[in-house]
Amino acid sequence: MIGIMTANGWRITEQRRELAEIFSRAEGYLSPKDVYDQMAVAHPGVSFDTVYRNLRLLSEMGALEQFYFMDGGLKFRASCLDHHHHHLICINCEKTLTFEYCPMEQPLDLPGNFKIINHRFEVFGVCEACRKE
Amino acid sequence: MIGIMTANGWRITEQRRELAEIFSRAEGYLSPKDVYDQMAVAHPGVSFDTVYRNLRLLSEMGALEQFYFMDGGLKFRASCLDHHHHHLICINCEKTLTFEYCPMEQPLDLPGNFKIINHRFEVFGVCEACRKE
DNA sequence: CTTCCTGCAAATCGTTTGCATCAGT
DNA sequence: ACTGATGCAAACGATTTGCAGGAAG
Repeated sequence: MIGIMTANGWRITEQRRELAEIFSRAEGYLSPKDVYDQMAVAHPGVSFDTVYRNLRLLSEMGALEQFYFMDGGLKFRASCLDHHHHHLICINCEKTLTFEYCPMEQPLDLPGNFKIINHRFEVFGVCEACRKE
Repeated sequence: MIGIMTANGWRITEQRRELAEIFSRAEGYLSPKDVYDQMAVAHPGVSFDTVYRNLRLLSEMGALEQFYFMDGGLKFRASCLDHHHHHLICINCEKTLTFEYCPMEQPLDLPGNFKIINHRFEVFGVCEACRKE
């Protein structure tokens, strides 16, 4: 992630280094507030807008993936850049696992003569740890 | 949709009747503002909160499906209650078509011992009409 | 006639912006 | 030193809430 930042000519500030740390440590999705709270531990005095700004920049750059949770709003996760995959997401703790199967591998018979650009496929469930509670 | 409302013991007000009209007429997703604007035509004097309130209630009741567009925010659409299906969505005009193929029909080999609850699968593209522009 | 629904206004939440200061190169 | 990044405060848009009056049953 630091690599992506320098490659795009950004300065590596304390806060950005910390951001990268946080996302490499995270197992699942983080809300802006989660990120802010974690930032504040090692780096008290950060401001919300710095968090937001960098989340947005990193998303535009492709270093972060966004996902909107119906309850909880927009959250972020370090994106895996090296291969296409989909996610299995725990609806309780939001931990995510990747899997390789993609429904678009086979040609689908879709209606209406669209030019296909993109697709999303996510599976939601409760992970083993959360099932025990 | 009116049926769902009465079945849940809600009163059928002018505004709610109009809401049902709007969604049965719509081909794609509508933002709260879209709904408000269309309401205001036949029914000037509606307030935003009435729109929001009823959108939320109808969503909780399952009469509306929500979808968060990365640009444009949360939008709504009458949900098709009689069978499971997925959507093909035009990223330009947001017109949506349904299709019957579901990747979960076959058992998938997913990691991590999750209890599967739910899934989403959407295909995005540009519809024939929008391609011509 | 009672209860629920509406419309208004104000509150709240998440996010963005303008600007002076500070830090990275 | 120069330029871009930060922190602060204030602005902003979208959504929610409290409350009095009005309409549906």
